[in-house]
Amino acid sequence: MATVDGMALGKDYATQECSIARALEIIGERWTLLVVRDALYGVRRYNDFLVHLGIPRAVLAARLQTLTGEGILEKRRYQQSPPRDEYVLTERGRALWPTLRALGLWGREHFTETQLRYFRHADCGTELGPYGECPACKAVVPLEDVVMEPGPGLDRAPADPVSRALLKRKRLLEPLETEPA
Amino acid sequence: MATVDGMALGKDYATQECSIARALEIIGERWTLLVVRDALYGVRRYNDFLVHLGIPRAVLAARLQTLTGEGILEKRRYQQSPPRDEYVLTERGRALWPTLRALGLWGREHFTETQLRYFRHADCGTELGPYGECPACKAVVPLEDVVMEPGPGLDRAPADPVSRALLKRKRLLEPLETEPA
DNA sequence: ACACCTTGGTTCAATGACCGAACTGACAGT
DNA sequence: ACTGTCAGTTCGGTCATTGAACCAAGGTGT
Repeated sequence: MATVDGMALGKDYATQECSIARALEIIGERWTLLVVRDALYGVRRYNDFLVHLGIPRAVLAARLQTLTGEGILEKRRYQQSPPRDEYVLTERGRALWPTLRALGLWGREHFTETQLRYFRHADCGTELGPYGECPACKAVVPLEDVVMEPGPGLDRAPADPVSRALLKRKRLLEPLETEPA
Repeated sequence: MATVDGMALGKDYATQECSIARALEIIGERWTLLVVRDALYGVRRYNDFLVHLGIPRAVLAARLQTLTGEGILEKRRYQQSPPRDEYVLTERGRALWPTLRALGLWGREHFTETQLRYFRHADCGTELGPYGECPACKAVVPLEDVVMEPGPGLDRAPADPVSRALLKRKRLLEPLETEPA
């Protein structure tokens, strides 16, 4: 049983001939989709992912490398003087938004009592439908035109600064501004 | 065996206040979404999941138990004489179809060369859109009205009988008929 | 009655993934 | 020179997954 594939990333589903299985080989590992979610919410820096997710450092480093290698995130330098990099979503990464939207809606309807966040079409204020479309405009809303705002179920005074920054009404992908320590 | 503790299934994301994280605690473990996918395709029996997925027996048993416990699958007796049970999707489980559709489409567009399966609206033959809706009828198609059929990329002579049975054009959820050995 | 098959599991040792804490290294500010 | 921040790497322990073997209940064939 040779793995046809040369590089053998983590956990594969070798016997499966299925695009769902292929997708899960890439983004099905623990923490991975939460990293992508945070990136959609505007998180870009290693340390912000770290404190917001509560993920072990080694695992975060591994996930960022895999996601970068698969073309879902892109690592780029945003300042020179102390050299600092940030991780931003590529087109391929942004294309995961409908999946995450559907998954979040499923989670909310079946396992959450209160609404945690609202996602609305910036142009008209309508809450998004199950795959990220605007029911009023009847069109898929580009990520930049989606505003996220906290719902009643969300803790108003979270411990970590990233969660606090995410309480502010903002657009998807808009870089997160954390409080200066 | 397992989780004596009230709930606390395996891997949680304790710090996350997010319906995506809640969802991933339930269906984010390895193999779980593939079990749900197979169930949507009409697989119902332990042995069919086993040979189709190539999953270790212990893991399959654990996943079926978790999914049953979370109300995603329901275990029910379908014959008495040799007592046999089957696992069928509940409403909560069927509600995962849009998520899996979105995920599969993402996988196909970014990591697959050829089309493996088509999913069409039975009434009009139109291929489904990215969240399981019919672009022609402009409505979400109920699962029973979705026909799946093999695409050009799918192996025509797979080794296991479940994959062979899945080559037949059939509707979602329609129970799979494997060849008698 | 006896052997043997199918279905649906459970048990076990070995491997691999994940965990938290400590350590490293590059740079900046004082 | 010392302190602090950021972005990792290293390390020992723990937990999940794996494949193979074992088990049990209920047929079927002779």
